[in-house]
Amino acid sequence: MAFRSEILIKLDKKGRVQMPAAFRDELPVDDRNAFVLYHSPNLPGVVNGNSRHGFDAMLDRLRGEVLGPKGSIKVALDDEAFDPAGYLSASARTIALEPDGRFSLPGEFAEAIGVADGVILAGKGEKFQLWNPARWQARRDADRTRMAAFVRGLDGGDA
Amino acid sequence: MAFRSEILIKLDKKGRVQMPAAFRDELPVDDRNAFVLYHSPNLPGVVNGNSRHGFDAMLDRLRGEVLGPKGSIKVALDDEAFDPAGYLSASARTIALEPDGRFSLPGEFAEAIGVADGVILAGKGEKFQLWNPARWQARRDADRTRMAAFVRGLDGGDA
DNA sequence: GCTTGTCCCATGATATCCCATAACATCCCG
DNA sequence: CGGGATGTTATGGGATATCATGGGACAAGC
Repeated sequence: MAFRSEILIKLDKKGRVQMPAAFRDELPVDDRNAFVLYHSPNLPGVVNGNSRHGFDAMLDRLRGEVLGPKGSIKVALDDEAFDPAGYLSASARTIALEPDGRFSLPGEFAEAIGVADGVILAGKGEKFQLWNPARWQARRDADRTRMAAFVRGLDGGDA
Repeated sequence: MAFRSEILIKLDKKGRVQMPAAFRDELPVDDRNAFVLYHSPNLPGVVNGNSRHGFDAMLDRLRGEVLGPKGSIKVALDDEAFDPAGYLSASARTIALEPDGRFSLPGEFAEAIGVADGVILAGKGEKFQLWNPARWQARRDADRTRMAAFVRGLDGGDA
């Protein structure tokens, strides 16, 4: 399971978005009629997506690495402490996929992205992202420079 | 079973609350006409909710992990010792869901939340919570900052 | 009798289902 | 290997179901 490629998808006047076939094929075969969207935890305007299983696995990893094995019951009871997994759960929504592979983008996400006529669906490997096309373009251009610098810096490591 | 998303639900003048479809779908298929509400054990003003099965499972885990394997029989007999699971049971109530998915919020919970016209239903993964909208907003804003700091701190772990 | 809590009906908004189509990709068969 | 047949993808739109909400009717309980 690895989401790749970037695709520009139009929104119709009902607010529906076509899940690219390339992404749909990456969803677990036994759970292809729903997935999860959630707000980026630290980058406003970006919405992340993943399969239900992928999202849950991330939360489990989060809970497991941060707290010890005995932490689970504490997190379940302690409502006062900050719980990263709980925070993400509240910012997430399970999205049903129509039989033809479309889904209706909830208003809260459409607003967060600042979407008008289209959205960029960008594969990020373990997850994918929804971007405002213009903002994605800008981010991509910036990252191109950073990537080149990063690659240039790599040989310095063993030199 | 994982409760996600946050939804603002209005209370009508009868004190009824609509269980969001997203949450209803997470209840066990064989037990969808009732669930459990219970006061937060350590955060005043917050009410937790779960399926009957989910709530019972939490109590079992509590008894099992906190007390030893011999804990169950001891708890059954020892009325003098403090019993966390028993404490939670007393603060909990089984709530019936009407056929159309609504339930009437008992006065004790409405008072605890400090509810007026609406309540926030927030998914926390294994459970969900009822909040006063204004207090939820404040908590959410604080958590957003904490989340960003948390993410920032992650790469520092192996650096 | 009057409150309290179910049950049922009504409604606007939204979401979902289903059918349709144009562009493109893939397949197959001679 | 060419070209028609078939399938899939992304899009559009009408019909229908569901959701969240409001309110009346009825039975039970103090």
